[in-house]
Amino acid sequence: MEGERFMSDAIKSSIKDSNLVEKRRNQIVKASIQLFKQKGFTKTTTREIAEASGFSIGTLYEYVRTKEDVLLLVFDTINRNVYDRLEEVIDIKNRSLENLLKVIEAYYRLTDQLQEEVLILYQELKSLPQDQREKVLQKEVEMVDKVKEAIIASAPSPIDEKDALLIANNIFVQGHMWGFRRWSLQKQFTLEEYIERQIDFVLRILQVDCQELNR
Amino acid sequence: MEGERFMSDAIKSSIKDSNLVEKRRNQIVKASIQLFKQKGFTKTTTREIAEASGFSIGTLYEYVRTKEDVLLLVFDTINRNVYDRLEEVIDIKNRSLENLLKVIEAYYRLTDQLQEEVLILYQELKSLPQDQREKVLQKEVEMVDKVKEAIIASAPSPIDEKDALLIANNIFVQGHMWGFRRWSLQKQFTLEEYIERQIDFVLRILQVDCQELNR
Amino acid sequence: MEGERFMSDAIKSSIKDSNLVEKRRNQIVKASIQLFKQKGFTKTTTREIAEASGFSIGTLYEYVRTKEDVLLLVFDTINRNVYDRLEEVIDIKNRSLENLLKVIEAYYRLTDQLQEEVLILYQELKSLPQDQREKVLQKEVEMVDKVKEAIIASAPSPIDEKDALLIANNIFVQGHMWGFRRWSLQKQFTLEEYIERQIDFVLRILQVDCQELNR
Amino acid sequence: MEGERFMSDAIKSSIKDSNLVEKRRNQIVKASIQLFKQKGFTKTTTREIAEASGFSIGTLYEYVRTKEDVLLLVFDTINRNVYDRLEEVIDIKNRSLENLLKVIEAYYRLTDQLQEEVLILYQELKSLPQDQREKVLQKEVEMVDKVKEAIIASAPSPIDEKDALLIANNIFVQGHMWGFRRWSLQKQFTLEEYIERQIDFVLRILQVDCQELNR
DNA sequence: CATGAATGAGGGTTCATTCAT
DNA sequence: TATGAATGAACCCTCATTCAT
Repeated sequence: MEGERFMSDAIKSSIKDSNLVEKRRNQIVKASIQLFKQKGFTKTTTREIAEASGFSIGTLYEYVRTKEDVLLLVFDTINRNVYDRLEEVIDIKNRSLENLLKVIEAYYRLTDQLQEEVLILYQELKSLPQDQREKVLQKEVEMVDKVKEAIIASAPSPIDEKDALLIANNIFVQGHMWGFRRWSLQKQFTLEEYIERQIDFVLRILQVDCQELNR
Repeated sequence: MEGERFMSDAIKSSIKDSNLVEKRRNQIVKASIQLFKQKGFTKTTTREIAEASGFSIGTLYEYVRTKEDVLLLVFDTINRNVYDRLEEVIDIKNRSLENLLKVIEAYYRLTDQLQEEVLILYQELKSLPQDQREKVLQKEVEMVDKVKEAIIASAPSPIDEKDALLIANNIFVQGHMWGFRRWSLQKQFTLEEYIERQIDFVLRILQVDCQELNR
Repeated sequence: MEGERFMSDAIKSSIKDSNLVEKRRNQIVKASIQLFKQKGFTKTTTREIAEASGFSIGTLYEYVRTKEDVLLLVFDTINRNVYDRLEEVIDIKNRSLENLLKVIEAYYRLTDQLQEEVLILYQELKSLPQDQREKVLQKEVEMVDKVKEAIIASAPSPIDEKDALLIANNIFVQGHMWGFRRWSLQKQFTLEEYIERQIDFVLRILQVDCQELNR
Repeated sequence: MEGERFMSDAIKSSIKDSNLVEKRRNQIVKASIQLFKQKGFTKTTTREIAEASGFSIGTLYEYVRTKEDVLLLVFDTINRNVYDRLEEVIDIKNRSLENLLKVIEAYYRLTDQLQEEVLILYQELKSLPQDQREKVLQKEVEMVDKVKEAIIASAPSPIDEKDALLIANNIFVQGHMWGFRRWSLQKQFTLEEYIERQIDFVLRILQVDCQELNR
């Protein structure tokens, strides 16, 4: 009754075979992400979702109670992809500077892979009901906070906490930016370049380069 | 038929009196921005727009042909507010470092004032038809480019062009971030603080602070 | 905000001209009663209602918010027809036996005119939301009670109150019966006959005929 | 193909074992009556029927071809309960007045037991196809007719045939009334009282009490 | 110019029924 | 025999748009 791990655990299905539920819901999410990318949530039809998922409208509603459930499912998946995978990467004990850089790099690579998902996150978040929206945002805050801590822990010289927080925030939106400004950025930078330069900026802010530029 | 200065010039109205057209369209835009902020473009009805504008649905359609026209009108206004005002601020001949910092500061203050508009820009851009969308994006690219040039021109030590471009981009999205992460950032930073720290980071990236911290 | 006289006063319409609202709602009610008679509320389509009312589905929903509102409108009309007209007939000061008989006769004539409406009342009452249902039933109870009082007041010899109540109830359902058993009763009785015999039974129950059969 | 004794004999099942068919259909009817009482036929789904019957939707359709078949099955059962049991009680040779009263009493007790079923009969009859509906109604007419004959046969003084017919009809609907006006009547009368008074009325109509009140 | 009643295509959702296992 | 996933016609309702006044 309480403590569901995922948003989607709260979405009831009339189908009993839970493997099938998972399989079909994966189809739904995959199809929906494609469609939401193109037209956004509101302009996408449930019929389109069903068709793109490979089954009929009736079947869609066996796995989902409302159209909003589909959005929830999508957000749940994105959350797991973005944040859970991010967690894997961030949640480390090794608090050396090198490790911090690795985390940042891993994060940028992740956002590169999940560009579409991040876009949807930005554009459809307001279509979620208030409480679900807050859950998603809360996750973000937690992640940012972890990066902030990592920055503090691994900064070569003592760093102001607020500065660390701001750097963490900057890193996050710069990751997102790679995705939703791709039409401009990705014409001018390769991912490698982008990562390298952004990391370099972080190092300069942390004033690492003044002391040891031999990186 | 071509060469209009503004998107809205292409929107036909059946009313002859062009002063009235402008007046009414201002009402429409003002009302729409309020509504779009709350519920987004798709979930806002034309009836709501008409009512919030202070006239009937019939009258609305005297000044606009379709609902999409309203969005165009809104984007046009936002564009003028954001980019044209930005242009005023950026478009300067004085290419000293100090002036660059003033530009950045002015930009952050501007995005603070226009938070809602920026949000709409992010969230409803995909509701625009392809060609209109590109016009908006093109404007952005131009602005970023100007900032890039300013950075190059005023950097104390020679700077790589791509680095400058990236810094410019970072500044832009960090401005946006102040708006759409306000629920988190504005709890922890005042606008003054935010600006000061972000500018400080830019300085560090430009390696100004290593030499002269007496700012 | 409180104290509406009729159920329908609580049904909101988006049309401003209240004369038009009344006119259109009359069309809706008239059409709906025809349809509900044939197929019942649940099997009648809103499109059918609109069409039978003489306008489009969109127009229907300008005068009504939900399908259930249509049912409410119908019940409201039936209530006014059955109970309010009944009230006119019953609510009298003259408490002679002759007057009682007139009331009964008037009631039977009324149910004859409103056969279809009474049928709908019986068959669709359970489609109403609980609270509305109770309002309708309450009206009935009041009416029955008035007839009971009239019986007590005009009975030639003292009559047990419960007997009076039961007689009143019997009269009511016998009125209804004339409508929903018409396929059988109306083949074998004219309305005049039916009324005369039923009244005669009442007289016998009141034991009037033992004393003076010269009616 | 013709001459079935019961409506349900015309309902085909794909199951061969006729004992099983009967058992399952009993489950279906029992479950359906409960559901129809609460929500009526149209608002009850086949899934609900299957579940309440204790098996799957697939199984339901092994014993029934359509949802309407379920209604037929229910009516068939109600018919057997109401009319067949009524027949037992009515179909007697002893044509004394006392026996008539016993019949009436037995009938009222029966309708008390079968309140819900009678309600369904009233409310869902129009959901039946025309021909089936007539069968049910025909049964009623027969029953009423039998009571009419009994009245004629046992009336102490000669009675007009139409009067007898009307009395019979009155008795029938007063039985039904006990069920569908229970929210009002059963608050004010016990079943015993109700029966006693109604029978007393019949006696008065038959003018028995004028001569011999020593009942 | 302004109004607002009328329109109907199209969206979300339900549910009786089928059929492969 | 029993199951339950799949189907899609059909339902209720919304809302952008038109046009007579």
